[in-house]
Amino acid sequence: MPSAPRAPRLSDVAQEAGVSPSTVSRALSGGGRMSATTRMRVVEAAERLRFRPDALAQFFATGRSRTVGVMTHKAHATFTMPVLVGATAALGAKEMAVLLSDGLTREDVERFRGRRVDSLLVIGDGLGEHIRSVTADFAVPVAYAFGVSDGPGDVSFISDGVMAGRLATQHLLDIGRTKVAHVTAQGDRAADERVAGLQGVLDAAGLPLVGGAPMRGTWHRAWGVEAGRRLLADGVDVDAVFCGNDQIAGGLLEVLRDGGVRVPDDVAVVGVDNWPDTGSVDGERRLTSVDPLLGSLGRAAAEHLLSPDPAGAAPGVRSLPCELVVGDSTVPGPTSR
Amino acid sequence: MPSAPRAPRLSDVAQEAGVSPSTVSRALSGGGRMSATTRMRVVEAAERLRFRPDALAQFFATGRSRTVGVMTHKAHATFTMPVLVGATAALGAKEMAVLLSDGLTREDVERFRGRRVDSLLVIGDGLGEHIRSVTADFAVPVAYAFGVSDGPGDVSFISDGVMAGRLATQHLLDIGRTKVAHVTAQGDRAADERVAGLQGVLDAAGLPLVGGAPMRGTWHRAWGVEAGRRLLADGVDVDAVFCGNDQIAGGLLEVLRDGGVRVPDDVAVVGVDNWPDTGSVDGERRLTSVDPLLGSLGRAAAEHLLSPDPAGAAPGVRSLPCELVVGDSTVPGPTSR
DNA sequence: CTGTTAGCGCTTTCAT
DNA sequence: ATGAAAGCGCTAACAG
Repeated sequence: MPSAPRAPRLSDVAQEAGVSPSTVSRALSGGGRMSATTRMRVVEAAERLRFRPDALAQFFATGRSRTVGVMTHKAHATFTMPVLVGATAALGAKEMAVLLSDGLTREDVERFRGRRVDSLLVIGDGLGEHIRSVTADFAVPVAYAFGVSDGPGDVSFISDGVMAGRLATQHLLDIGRTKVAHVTAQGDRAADERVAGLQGVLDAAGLPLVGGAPMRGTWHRAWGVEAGRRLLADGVDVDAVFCGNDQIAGGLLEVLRDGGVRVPDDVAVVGVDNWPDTGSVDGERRLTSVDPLLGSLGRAAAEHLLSPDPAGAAPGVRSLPCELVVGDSTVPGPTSR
Repeated sequence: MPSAPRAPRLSDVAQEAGVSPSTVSRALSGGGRMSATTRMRVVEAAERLRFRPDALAQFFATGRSRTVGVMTHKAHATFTMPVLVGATAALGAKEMAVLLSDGLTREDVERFRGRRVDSLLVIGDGLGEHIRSVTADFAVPVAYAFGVSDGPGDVSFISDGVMAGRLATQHLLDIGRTKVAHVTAQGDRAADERVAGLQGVLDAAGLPLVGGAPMRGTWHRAWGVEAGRRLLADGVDVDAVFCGNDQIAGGLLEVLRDGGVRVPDDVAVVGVDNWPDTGSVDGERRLTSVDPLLGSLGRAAAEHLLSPDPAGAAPGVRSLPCELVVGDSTVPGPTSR
């Protein structure tokens, strides 16, 4: 029977190439200066032997684990998943593993430490609350995503809410609307940012916001319903409503439609979130919505952590771009596919 | 200034406890037989020093990486995410890291090998196609989730489609419906399973399926629309429709409603997927739907891989339970919250 | 520019 | 039941 085909080691390559192990290490690590011919000889020998360095030995020798600890507030939450998956995918592409902890007790911290994670990514819940900074608990770089850390020196990645407001509003103006109302939540950072974006565009266009101020309520569908009723009851003259999120938009649309308002002919509606609406019970076609590109938050945070000097980067909040997805609630389209 | 507080090592604990390093190793690994007093002395010394073994050294010494390679077909796909997150969370809870690869080229295989992953989890796309078995490419245990491997010796975890059909149908009968139609896709394993569950329940109740057979089309909303139109046009006498998924249900509901049919009073509708319907444009309340509990697939597969002898487990398909979530499309509820 | 020499911290035979 | 000692495979001073 054939002898056990032991995986080739560095020393095997060294022998094959007729050099010392350390030379092989250098040659393959791309590191220190060395003669091109030697390097080539080593590389060829390595390929001939199909050599793959033992990552475990490498980690041990260098003290780096190529693993990042990821801490979520609620990993299974609908909006958290894209962020987590985005980060995991970006890290995986760079041969970085993810160690997930849902919550961050002292024990979790110890686990991360024990595994010698190279860095830590904290994923918030996307709500208005600040994320409690845990940077001080770790010796490794920490990044925050889908929420803003309350630590002044931290770097956080969130979706650009002002841009969301701008995109939505500009789209409404682009399709010729001039009487825009805004229905959103109150006391929420995300809501306020969207309002700011909205105002900026309206101001630049010299247009007033219908009602003079946003209609503030909650993030729930029920508020959209309520707001819609008020709009109808008061006979408010609008040709477009920008809703703070898709749920509000959904409730509003239901009421408008039941009230005989044609969408988008009479009133155009745009939301924020662009969540796949497969669960829609009685859908129109598709809602026009601003996609916060949640996956990109995880990806960007991961890439930040992988950058040469994450800890040295300028602290602060990084607002990442979002994207308008046009649907039938603003532009009459072909029958839904 | 205080001397660098080097992390305590095994040898430090040994010294503190007055024993040899190997004794400490045994004591903490729970392994071989040894005097209870010695073990206790070691454990106490370890706690006193707040000793955490260096995972990297452990991995190196044992050759196990406590990392599982996860391969997805399309990680960012809506339905894949819950599976991936479920697996990642379950693994993280057991201090197992995840190395994600979206796709599985030869290079990816090499990467997994290089990192000495302890096992591999392949996540399908939930569609009918079999997953190509890669078990033979690895020396480590492999599990499949959200799809069925085409390798006869493999173990795959999927959501129980027959149960989905049973739950949905039984619920319809439970609320007093007797004239049930079924609108679903064709040429699809998942669809066929749901049909089987449906038939079982109807047969047991001595009830016929309206139309004699399921109405087969695609998984898309448009098919739900089309099927609804046919139902109305033909004046089919039904008081309940079980739809193969929520998209079909959504399209069907739209048509029924526009056609003056009251839901659920005249016709009750149930779907499958239970995807959060935040994006719903003109929602009723909430669709009654069978939740396939996708997260549990990832979790179960992960736990399988962590079990003592995954490779020794009986091969085959593990159908995991799903869950009925009652909404307003079958049971009139309070106004949507 | 390349080779020699120590480790990295834990596990694990093998003696005692 | 415990200790001594030999690695695990790679990296990184340090010499030459």
